[in-house]
Amino acid sequence: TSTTIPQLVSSSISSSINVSLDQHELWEQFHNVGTEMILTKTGRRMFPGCRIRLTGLKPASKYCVLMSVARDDSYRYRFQNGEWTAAGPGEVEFAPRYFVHQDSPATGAKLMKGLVSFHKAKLSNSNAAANYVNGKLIMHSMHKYHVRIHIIESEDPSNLETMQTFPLPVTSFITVTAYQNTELTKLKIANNPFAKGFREDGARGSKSARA
Amino acid sequence: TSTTIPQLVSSSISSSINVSLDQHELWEQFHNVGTEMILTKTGRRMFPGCRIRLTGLKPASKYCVLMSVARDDSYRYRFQNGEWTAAGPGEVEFAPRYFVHQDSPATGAKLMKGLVSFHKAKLSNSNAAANYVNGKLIMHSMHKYHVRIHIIESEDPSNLETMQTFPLPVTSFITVTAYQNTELTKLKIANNPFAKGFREDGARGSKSARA
DNA sequence: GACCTTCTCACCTACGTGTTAAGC
DNA sequence: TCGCTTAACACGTAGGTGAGAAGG
Repeated sequence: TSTTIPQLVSSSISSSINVSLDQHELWEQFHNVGTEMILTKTGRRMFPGCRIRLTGLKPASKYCVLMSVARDDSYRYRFQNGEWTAAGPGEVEFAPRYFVHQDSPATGAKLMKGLVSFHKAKLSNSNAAANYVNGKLIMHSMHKYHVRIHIIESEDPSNLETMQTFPLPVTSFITVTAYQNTELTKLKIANNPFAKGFREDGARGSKSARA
Repeated sequence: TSTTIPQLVSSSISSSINVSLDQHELWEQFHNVGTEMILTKTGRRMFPGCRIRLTGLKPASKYCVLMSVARDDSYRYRFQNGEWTAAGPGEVEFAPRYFVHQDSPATGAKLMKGLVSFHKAKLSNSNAAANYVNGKLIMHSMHKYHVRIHIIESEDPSNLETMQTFPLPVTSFITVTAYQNTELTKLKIANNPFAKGFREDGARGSKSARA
């Protein structure tokens, strides 16, 4: 149906890799309130989780898909009078770590077929060997980060030459060891199934609501 | 300490691949009673589970490790008067299916480092698309099977040219949809942690036993 | 005291067990 | 009736939640 419309997009652009974040609307709800993510020694999952949809891969090529976190800025933050404000210089950044998606390497065809979920990734504030857990991302508390996705056209995830990096700005969050903003906490409880025990109303699929 | 003993084993034999079944003693207990495994539409795990130790791989080579089931014979079985007996000809065999271990492909060094567990494999009697579950092995009920392990020296599990097959005779079992032999059921309950709720005594790590 | 971190807890999700009753 | 299969169930394992108290 578009044959009468001149194609202004070059073929090289139409075949470029694209990464889109699933549940974008939910992420925006958190972003509008000010997303916080908890750090623990053994590692805590993110909520919302990072699930992405990939397009523009070569179907027959093999790829590794990685996730990492990057600092938004160099400040330390503080929650005061109901809002987050920059409060002095931040800590020196840790060396970058990558969470390699468990399906890597996989063909472009397989990766584009459905969503690629990073729900197994965990955020931690401890680098100690005693707290070792595979796939943890080490971060400083009270600092601002965002998620980045990396695509490597290779079977070897350490082959960084072909790496393309896609930042996901809407995932921007401040790391905490306990939630600061009560509005943020309400959003977590309302949407995370594992926090259903803290809901006061019977909505969202509880047994009493179904009966 | 063996320098005075002539080596009769050629280097080619000493480098051959070897597969040994973990928990061999437990498997023998079941074998002595007559192992049964339950089939369901969505798939049921095996107990005991198949965990193997690999030796003789080339440390730097990449391998795929697969599991399958094969028929012991062509009979249909029946449990009557407290024992299993062959009762007529069996069904036509299904086309062979392979459960590809989730770590495949992996280097020989990594595979030989620890145990390789196939606990995620599931046994099913339904091939229907509605009951699709990844990695199911489809079988006929009331027939006798045993587990086989396959080693492929390739990054591609469908590359069957280099496949070596290792049958595990002690895993021999009859497929059922409900357990027939009460002695067998007792062994399952006594040893499978997920069946702890059916134990009558407080042994084997229950909370009351620890306290 | 103010701020941040850690640990334990009740309460969930998710799913692996044999049992039991019903179905064919 | 008999033999076998299916689905619902209570009861485990395993682990993801924020709350709240305790610690630094």
